[in-house]
Amino acid sequence: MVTLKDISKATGVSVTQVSRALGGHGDVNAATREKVVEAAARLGYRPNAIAKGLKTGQTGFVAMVIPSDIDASGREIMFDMVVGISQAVSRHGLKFLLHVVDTAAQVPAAYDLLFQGGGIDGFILTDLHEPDPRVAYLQDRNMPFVVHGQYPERSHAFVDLDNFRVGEVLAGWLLDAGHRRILFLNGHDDRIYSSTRVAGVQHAFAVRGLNPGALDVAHGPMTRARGRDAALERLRRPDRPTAIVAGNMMLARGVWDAAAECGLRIPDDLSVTAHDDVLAQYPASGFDPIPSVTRSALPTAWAALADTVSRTIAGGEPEREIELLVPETVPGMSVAPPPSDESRG
Amino acid sequence: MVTLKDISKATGVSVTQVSRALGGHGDVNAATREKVVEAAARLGYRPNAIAKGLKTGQTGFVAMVIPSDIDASGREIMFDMVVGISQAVSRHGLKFLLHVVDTAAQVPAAYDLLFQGGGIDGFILTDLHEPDPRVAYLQDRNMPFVVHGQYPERSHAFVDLDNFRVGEVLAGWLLDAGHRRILFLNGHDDRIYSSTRVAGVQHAFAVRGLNPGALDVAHGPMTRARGRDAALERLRRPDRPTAIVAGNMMLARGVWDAAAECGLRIPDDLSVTAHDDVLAQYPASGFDPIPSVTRSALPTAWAALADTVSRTIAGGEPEREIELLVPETVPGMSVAPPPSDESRG
DNA sequence: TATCAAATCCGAAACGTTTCGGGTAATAGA
DNA sequence: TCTATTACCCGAAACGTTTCGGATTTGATA
Repeated sequence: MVTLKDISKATGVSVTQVSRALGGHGDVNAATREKVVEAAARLGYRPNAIAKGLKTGQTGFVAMVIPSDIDASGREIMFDMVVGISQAVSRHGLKFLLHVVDTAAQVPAAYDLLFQGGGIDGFILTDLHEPDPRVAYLQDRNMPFVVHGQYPERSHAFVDLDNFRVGEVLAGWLLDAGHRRILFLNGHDDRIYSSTRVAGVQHAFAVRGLNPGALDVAHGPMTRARGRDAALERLRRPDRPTAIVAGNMMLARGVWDAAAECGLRIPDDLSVTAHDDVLAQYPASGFDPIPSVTRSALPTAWAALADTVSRTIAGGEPEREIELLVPETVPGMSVAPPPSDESRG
Repeated sequence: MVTLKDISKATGVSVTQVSRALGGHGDVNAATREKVVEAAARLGYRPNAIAKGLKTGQTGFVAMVIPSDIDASGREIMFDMVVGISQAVSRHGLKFLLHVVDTAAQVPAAYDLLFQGGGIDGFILTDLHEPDPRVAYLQDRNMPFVVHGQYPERSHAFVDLDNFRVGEVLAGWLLDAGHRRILFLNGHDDRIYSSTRVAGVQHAFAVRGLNPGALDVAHGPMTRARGRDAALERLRRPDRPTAIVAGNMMLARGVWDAAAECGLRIPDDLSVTAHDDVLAQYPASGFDPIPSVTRSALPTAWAALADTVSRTIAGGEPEREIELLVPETVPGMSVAPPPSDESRG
């Protein structure tokens, strides 16, 4: 292994100056710097990450701890997320560490293990629950972390989609077309994004002077099968909803399935809006008609997450490092006025 | 952060002895050790992983580099693999590092980046191709690594399923029942396990004095859809196979689909054997009739991988650290003699 | 009592880096 | 000529750990 000392010997420049030259600090003559850089390249020098870490207290590792007992709907996208975040983090010259524990209860202990050993610069958290002990735990111990999602207090660094706006837009389209009996196929009820979206939907009712009494929110896993089942159950009722908001494209696909089974045409008999995460697994193509969606690429969020974690580690103030992503609104052909016999109901 | 020096001050024992006492070395009085251990616990001492790493040259990090451009069938199980390996590695007190690069071509550069920085003790490789540049690359540079799968030379540490035996058993059952026209639904043709299984199947023919001329090997992704399509195409030929070997349970499911579509009963009209990886995603339940399988839990292989990497890092000789897992053979009800009108064909 | 071995201990160096606190030489200004 | 400033440089300390080599104490033996 070639060290600074080797370069020092080879060039006759002191270790101090070699370090400065390579580190890009001032205080070193241009000619000297060039000589050092050349020698480093020639000898194949690579800085020793451990030694640097010992001195600076930073290792360039960003960790994410996940429990292995997540449910199937979480698994589906978890791999894309892990891959996406890992890639984004790599692009910042940081290294991504995935630590898997058996159950969610073991997560905090894993934070201790990784952080106190001194090997980790910061953590990334996703899939916030309500309440979620992880945030307070990390804040109490002064460990740097960034969250995908947010706590209402916003006292931590985070990146999040504007879920309030998602709910507002998706419901707004339907309300403006005249729908009142609306079904909202949402995610798990203990997820913060779920309740935020509900708030957005309710706000859409409120600003139009409408009572959201006829809003039916169905919480659960965001899968095609659940979307179909939940939609089917409602569509078979006499006072069936005339419109459905689907939380993601898989739920939307389930809605299309259910409509087909009931013989309902979209949008003539049933209007649908949905949120599109732009994931390869959840393609927005192949729908007929083209759905009206809010769109925000999850990979964009992951990249933003990496930006934020990089800045936070570098010493940014956590409360300042926040980013709220605004979804695109992409009207399609899946919204129409409610069928006349229904709108009177 | 509490260090050895703090414990030294608190106990009046030298840093040297504190280190030895905690490290479990001899050369330290029982009473002293007890005093030190007590103080360490009381002060909440946690060894600094970076400092230890600087001195010992080991960090406890095991890395896996994967390209993000793997195909869909690979993705399906990749997450389970990553989780399984990460968990297994954690249990050995090692930490798992996942590094994602864009394309397979960038993998070796990532090895350099991670290893030369001095932060990584060893690598885990999976999904071996033929040829695979990674093995030679790592061997040339003397980086410790363990492979899930094996190169024929066996000059490296590895854990692998005995795929030869898998092919031998699955084909043997069918041959012994009298089948001759056999379709083997295999994995991608550039994967080493695929060719090893083919060799096993051919060996099953050979030991019975049979010519494997009527063996039809179909290579491709190991998905349900591909299993169905490939099986269907063959089953509709006049000289259709009377038996099928499925490389995993998803392919098997596709075969069941195809048989149903063709109106063929299993095992009366069509015999099937398969290999079961015992993955939650690829359940072996819900088949009628119960298939005859070779069975080897992939999670077991991942655990063995962690054992092996742990020993290799600790200084084991790579060539010695090998483990060939023997599959269980679990006969079911999916094999019968070929239908009489077919067996003459 | 002198000698030796075993048990126990400790100082100091080392791992490779960064950085603090000067130091020297050249130049500019008085 | 003297002083102040600038540009460049270097030694040494420090991060927290492990470990080499030797020192000290103890107890037994001659």
